[in-house]
Amino acid sequence: MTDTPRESGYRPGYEVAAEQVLELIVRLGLRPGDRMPTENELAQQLGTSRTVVREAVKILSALGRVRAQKGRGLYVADDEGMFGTGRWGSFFLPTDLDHVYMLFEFRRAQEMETSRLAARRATPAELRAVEEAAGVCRHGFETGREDLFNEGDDAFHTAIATASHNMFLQVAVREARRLQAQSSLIGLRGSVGGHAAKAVEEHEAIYQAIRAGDPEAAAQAAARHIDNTLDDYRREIQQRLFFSSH
Amino acid sequence: MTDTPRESGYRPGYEVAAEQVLELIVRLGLRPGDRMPTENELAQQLGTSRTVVREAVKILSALGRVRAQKGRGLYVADDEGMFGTGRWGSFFLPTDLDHVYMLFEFRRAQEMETSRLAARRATPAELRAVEEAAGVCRHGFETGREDLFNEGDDAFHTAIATASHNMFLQVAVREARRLQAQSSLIGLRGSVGGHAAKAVEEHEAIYQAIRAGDPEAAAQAAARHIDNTLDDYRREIQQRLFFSSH
DNA sequence: CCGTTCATATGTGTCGTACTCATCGCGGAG
DNA sequence: CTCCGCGATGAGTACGACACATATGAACGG
Repeated sequence: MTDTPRESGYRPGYEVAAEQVLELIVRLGLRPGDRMPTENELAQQLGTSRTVVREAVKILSALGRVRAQKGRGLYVADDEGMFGTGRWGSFFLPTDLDHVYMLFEFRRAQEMETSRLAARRATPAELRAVEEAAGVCRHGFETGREDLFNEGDDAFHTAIATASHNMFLQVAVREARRLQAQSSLIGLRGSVGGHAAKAVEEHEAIYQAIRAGDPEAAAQAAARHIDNTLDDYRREIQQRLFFSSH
Repeated sequence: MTDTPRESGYRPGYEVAAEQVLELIVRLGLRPGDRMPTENELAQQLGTSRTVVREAVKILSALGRVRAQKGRGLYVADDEGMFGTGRWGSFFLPTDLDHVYMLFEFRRAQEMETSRLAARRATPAELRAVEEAAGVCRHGFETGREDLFNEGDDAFHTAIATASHNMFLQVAVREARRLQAQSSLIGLRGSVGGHAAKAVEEHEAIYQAIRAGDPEAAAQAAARHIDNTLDDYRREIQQRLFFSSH
């Protein structure tokens, strides 16, 4: 009525081409990692130009369904692109502090459930991976090496996500962490400040609950971890009192 | 460690161009819905060809950050493209029963947190929307109209997600529901069978907890709702005893 | 005076061609 | 047998031209 710039009945060719390529993948029975027809072959088979095929491929690659390598060819992405969020989903730049807080809340949901499921499903090997990551994190804290701390922290949560045996939660955890890491671009970063000591202890608590096979305890421990991290973050922000420069 | 498929130090131009375009959007202070520079202008400003710019734009459009309209121009996408999951993310088809179960677990995480936050943040209008959706759902059940039931159910959970005031959780909820709806493609669907009656009651419990402003009660009610739904779903599957075809 | 129609300008969509550059595979030199 | 280089393959980049959708405003007829 007022302004409805949508629905003009028109669909760009690269859009249908993208769908056709996906259908083709299915029809050819291609498995993740398999090689796809070349751009020229696709153009010929779809009865269109290479330009359109390329734009379609870019879309699919952005969605994490296809991978293109210069000099080699196109490949079906091995990664699960269920959200269509390959390595590209990372472009949302949190512009607002609110976004960062929302991200914490989002992570809270994911971490609780992954920890909960990990407590029920973690294999001995996965449990060891969690323990090891926690160890790296603690070591990084004790030696004051922020890079090690962050690496361990990341590995810790990733290991738990893996142990949850749920690909959707895994993707969500990964995306959330990546987005959060990018918030550092606007000068905000959870450093190894005062919260690190607490974090190490909280990691231990989560690990113990998972090891003990206590789902609810694990979930609660994870929730506390996020909540405390957020609190520290809030405190740190207020101290900085920074001047935005946009 | 696990995924480092980019082992050549090489980065395609359209990839950096995509980043630059995003940075440009931020730098220009463009808001969602605003018009962007034309492809030619972008090419000139980024010092590259229109070809590269177009491919970059296709990526960003697939990610839901940019919208292109033939004959008009490029626009900053309205919002929530954070996961890059426009109408395009919907290409993952759950092939396994495991996927459906994982989806339930995933939803459990999202619904718990949205309900929890909704209990703390829902405005009167949002609360009314939740109540109304629950009413539609109940009415659909009582009159045996499956479509109404499903519509109400969807509106109910969407309304709660909205009331959570967290865009990430909103997107996650929406994606989860869409993926789950698609699982009906393989012949599985939570029908209005026996679980509907329980579902209506559980909706009521969630609503009351949110209305009462009790976060934890809301979260627990949501968890029970998902758990029960999953149980019923499992039971229904076993009854069907269908023959998988692969 | 007002609405309709048409010409024009703007800008995305599509096509073709030519070239670069990374990668792979093969064959010959050492 | 190993290593080097050469050619083949195929994605990445660039340019130019045109098709087609859309917006704007002027000309026209009522």
